[in-house]
Amino acid sequence: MFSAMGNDARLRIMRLLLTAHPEGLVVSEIQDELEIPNSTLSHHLDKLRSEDLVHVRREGTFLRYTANTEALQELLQFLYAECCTRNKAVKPQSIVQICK
Amino acid sequence: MFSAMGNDARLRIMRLLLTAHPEGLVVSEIQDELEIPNSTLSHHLDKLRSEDLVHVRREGTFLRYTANTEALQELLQFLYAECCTRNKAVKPQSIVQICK
DNA sequence: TCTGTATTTCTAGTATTATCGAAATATGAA
DNA sequence: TTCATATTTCGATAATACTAGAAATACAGA
Repeated sequence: MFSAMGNDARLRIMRLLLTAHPEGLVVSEIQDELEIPNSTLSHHLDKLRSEDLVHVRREGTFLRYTANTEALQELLQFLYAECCTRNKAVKPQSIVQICK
Repeated sequence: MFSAMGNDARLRIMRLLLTAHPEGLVVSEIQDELEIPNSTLSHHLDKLRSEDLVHVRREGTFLRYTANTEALQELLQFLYAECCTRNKAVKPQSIVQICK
């Protein structure tokens, strides 16, 4: 997942999908917003899907992509556990207070 | 940073350094633990350093690497903000309760 | 200075990833 | 069925990244 998020185009896609959450966006909307050629975009979406970071469903001619929040939660939990719980390298407050 | 953490060898290095935090480890200790050839390891450490995910300091013949917790905190905050604060896609509790 | 150990740099081969135009496929509507 | 639109697949190229042996460099101690 880190690897999938580590590409600029894909990170932009994820952020865009989060902004549009929970409705998500269809491919052409993503394309208009990010100005990525369709074949390139399709490739990136495929990668995000194979890493389970997004969900897809068909709506007639369109394909609607949404962020998979469970996967993101997992990623966040992993990082949190590594840094805060398991190793106490980062203070939980520094993250938590942002949520208030 | 996601890209740097997205490589298996480098993620293992980061986890190891977090376990050894705040003392960190010298290169040969990392090498013994993870069994990565020295030149390959050096390359990965260089990448982690260029992404500011680790700190290095010389101790005589040895180089001691430590996890840069500020960078990790930044990464965590970014992800938290994207998922929980800015877009409310993930419930803060699902992360926070792990820290209790 | 010489020696041994730690680590990096050099070099190069291989593999993976990114990019995107063009063609193909999928769907719905007329 | 034909058309128009949405999206993917194909195919090819370029760019990056991974890996690691061998040589070079850095340092400390004798």
